[in-house]
Amino acid sequence: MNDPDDLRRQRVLATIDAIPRGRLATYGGVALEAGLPGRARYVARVLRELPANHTLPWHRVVGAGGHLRTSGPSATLQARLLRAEGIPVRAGRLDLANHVWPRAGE
DNA sequence: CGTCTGACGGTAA
DNA sequence: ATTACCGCCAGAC
Repeated sequence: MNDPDDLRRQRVLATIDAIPRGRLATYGGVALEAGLPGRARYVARVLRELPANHTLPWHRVVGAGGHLRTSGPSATLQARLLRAEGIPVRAGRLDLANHVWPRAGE
């Protein structure tokens, strides 16, 4: 298990795992941090296929512009988890500008 | 190998 | 604000 695919995936997972509590990251941002510029969709795919027993802060990953891209029960859960971290959620929208990660200097 | 899909992102109307 | 479309690319078939 050391294919380029697995490594690429590991980097995405590691990046998401590094998102600080109370902060947000976009799919595209995670992809960029993982060294995969322009692969936002790949990040989404990785999250979608996570096993049920993962411990990653998946809820901190949102769409560009601060939109929740999840739907159904996941969206409800995500909103709840985010609010629990002090990030207000209104109508599936978030104040991305004030919580986005990473940012200059960090 | 050809097509379709999508937890994206951006632009146009 | 909402809808439609396009570019992108890894999987599923």
